[in-house]
Amino acid sequence: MPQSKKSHHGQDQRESGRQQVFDAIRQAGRIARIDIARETQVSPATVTAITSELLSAGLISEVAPDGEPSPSGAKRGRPRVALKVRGDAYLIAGIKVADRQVTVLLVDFEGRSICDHSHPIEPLPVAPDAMVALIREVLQTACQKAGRDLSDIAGVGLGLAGLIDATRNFVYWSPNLDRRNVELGEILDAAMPFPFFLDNDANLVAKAEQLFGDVKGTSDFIVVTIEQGVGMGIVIDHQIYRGERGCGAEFGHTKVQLDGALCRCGQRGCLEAYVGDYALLREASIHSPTGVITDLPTLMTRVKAGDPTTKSIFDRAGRMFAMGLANIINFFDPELIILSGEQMSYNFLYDEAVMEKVRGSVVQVDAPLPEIRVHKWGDLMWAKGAAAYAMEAVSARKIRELAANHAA
Amino acid sequence: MPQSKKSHHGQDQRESGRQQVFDAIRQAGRIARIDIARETQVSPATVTAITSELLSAGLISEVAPDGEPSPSGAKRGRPRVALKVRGDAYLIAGIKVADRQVTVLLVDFEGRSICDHSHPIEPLPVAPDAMVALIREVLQTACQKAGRDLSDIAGVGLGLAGLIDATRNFVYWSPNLDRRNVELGEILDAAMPFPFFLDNDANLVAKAEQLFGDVKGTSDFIVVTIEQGVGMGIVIDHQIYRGERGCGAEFGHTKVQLDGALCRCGQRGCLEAYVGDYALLREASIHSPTGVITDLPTLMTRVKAGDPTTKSIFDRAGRMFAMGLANIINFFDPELIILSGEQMSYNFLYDEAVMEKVRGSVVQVDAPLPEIRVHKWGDLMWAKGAAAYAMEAVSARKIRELAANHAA
DNA sequence: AAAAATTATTTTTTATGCTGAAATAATATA
DNA sequence: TATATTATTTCAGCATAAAAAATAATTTTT
Repeated sequence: MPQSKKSHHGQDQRESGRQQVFDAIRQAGRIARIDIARETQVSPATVTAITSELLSAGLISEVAPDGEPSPSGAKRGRPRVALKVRGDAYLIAGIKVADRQVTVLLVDFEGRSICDHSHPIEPLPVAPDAMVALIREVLQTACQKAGRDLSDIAGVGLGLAGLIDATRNFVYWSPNLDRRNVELGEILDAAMPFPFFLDNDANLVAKAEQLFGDVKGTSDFIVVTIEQGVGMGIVIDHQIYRGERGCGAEFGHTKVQLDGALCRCGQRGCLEAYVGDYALLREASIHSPTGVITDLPTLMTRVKAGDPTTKSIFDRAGRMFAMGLANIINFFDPELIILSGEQMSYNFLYDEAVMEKVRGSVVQVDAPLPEIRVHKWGDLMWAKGAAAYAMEAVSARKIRELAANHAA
Repeated sequence: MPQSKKSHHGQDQRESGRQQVFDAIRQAGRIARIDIARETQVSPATVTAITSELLSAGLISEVAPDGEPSPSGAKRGRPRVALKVRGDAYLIAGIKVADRQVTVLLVDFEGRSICDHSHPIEPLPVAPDAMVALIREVLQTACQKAGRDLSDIAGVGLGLAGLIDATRNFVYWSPNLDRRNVELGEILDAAMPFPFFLDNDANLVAKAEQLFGDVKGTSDFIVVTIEQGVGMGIVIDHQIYRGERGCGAEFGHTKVQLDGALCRCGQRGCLEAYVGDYALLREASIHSPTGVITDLPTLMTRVKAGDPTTKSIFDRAGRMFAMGLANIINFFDPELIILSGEQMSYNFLYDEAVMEKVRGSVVQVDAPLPEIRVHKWGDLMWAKGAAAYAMEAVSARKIRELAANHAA
């Protein structure tokens, strides 16, 4: 059928080559031309041509040869000269808006952190204008800290909880906004002189893993985020899969029980309604002699003290979570699943009992199960993911511009 | 990152152009060069070049101009001459191995049915050799019917229930084979002088929809098959998504109930264990005063007669199915879901009550829900899907050969 | 009926990008 | 110092695609 594939003609073709080479360089950190050629299947001659363009555009730089032996094991011959992304080419920001704080991270074009900053907020929805003001403020503060100016920023990635259509920078709904269906991207773009790139926060964790994590090169993997709610990022063929309306991957609201527990989304039987913080607290409170419990650590203490009722709450959450994970595998059969949560306290979601349950709920074939890795990191990683997303978007833009200038 | 994308050099680029043009022709049925150019974004000059290659290779043919007015509304000017796939270029077979019969369909290269043939079998697993013999036999018979010779066949698509790795033509498990992990593709290729292309049968229904259905052009959709079991085919960006080991999309074995009903796969809580034929009969039999019930029509009769217990069985199945569908939407957010079942008797899986339940279980955004269509067709459609798969594979092969010859 | 207008297709020309081969550069080793 | 080795660059040639021009096949107008 009529593929969406672009014509390979002229600029397009070269543009894709440039992208490919640039990605290979960013991916590798530092890499010699000859290795780029090997990895990308582009001839050395073309790599020379493209890299010299990228060099003169200031996007990459050569790296002074260190004394290290050539990675190819060669002992003599002309030494390879490594290339790397030019860190000071552009200043990029990533922002994660969480429940109680906004975290901003400034990175250079290599992805190295320059400075970060957190700003506490009330966990209340605000008007879009207030959100924009807030974002401007945290960016301003971060820039100040770093001794840079707001206008130095080349692009900002913004991660929000909720339902986001990343292709349109559109917010269907977010717990942080007081209304639905906000053209937040447009408002932000109008308010500040650099482009914003919005996405669901779980997708951004996937981006962070892809650009900075140890999954490099992996073409298909799935990230499950465990925070207040449960989110998901799907990477298929190196790309984030978002669905038609941009609101797929709603793992937290897949149903694990017919007419089950009430979820904060108003529906019943959502996974979140069994494993989210509030779900655990809700159950525990009913059983508590001392009244309502509002924090998870108290609960954890009880479990460690051997309280069987509290333990049963966590056990059920674990079993439900296992069911959800198994469904991911049954649907997607990915290479790798990364569980990304902030706190150790979530151990109960990936202990051996849960994994055993997963193994027993997955379609059985004589091929190894997808690997399941656990990464524990906090808001800063989310902000880093947002920055990664912006880095990618900005470099794509710059390279496209390069092609356009070249044509002119 | 290092994309898997091939170098654009020489043959590769042209090959992709050829594929694109050929696909556009097959897709459209009959289409003029100028329209191919428009649809594929390839210049008219290139379309002329490519089509003349395809013409001289015998893959397509010009179609005598009918008196119809030009579809562009043009009343004068040189009339466009339509191109179409040359039906008699190759003979293709599609085979569906079902529980109680094997269905084979011969089609020409345009996808037009030449003849079909069904062969009853015992619903018992057989040895791979016996399966190969059976397949040879049905192909032979079909060819005889059509007045063709076995050796005329250019490729065979084969759809099996079970866990198939289509990329390797490998069968992890199938209810029709008496052992696991069979290199069935290799055995078949060795036994007959044309290539076989194996796939899970639900994927083939997706293929059939893609090539022959009214979803043409749709880039992302999902097919749910309701037969003995419940299957699924996922189309993402025009391609069937299969997962890492080739055994994703196991919708029937996603879990809808923690430690729920026992499934024939040995696990508990699978969707199939609530909506499959055997699941319904199992429940009904317990309640039946007249002993074990073995057929669905009996059950349907009871419902129509107003038996509340039997009705409750169907109702629960419907609710469970709705939950499963909602999960598909929550995970994938597709453009379109096609429910493909053989019998009217399955109405209870897509009546208004079920759809209402789906709507209430899907993450709520102010954008229209994916369309859900119901297609009722039987084994012949499955065989047609198998044939479609083979057609695609064979034409890809022939076009690749064309490129190779051209180079020489 | 001839000329003009219109549309589709083909041919010709032009430009681009990629690669292989050759040349050059930069090092280690003999 | 010469030689071997490896990396990178230069260069010539080729393939492809698109733009422009030419041609073909019609209908409409004169």
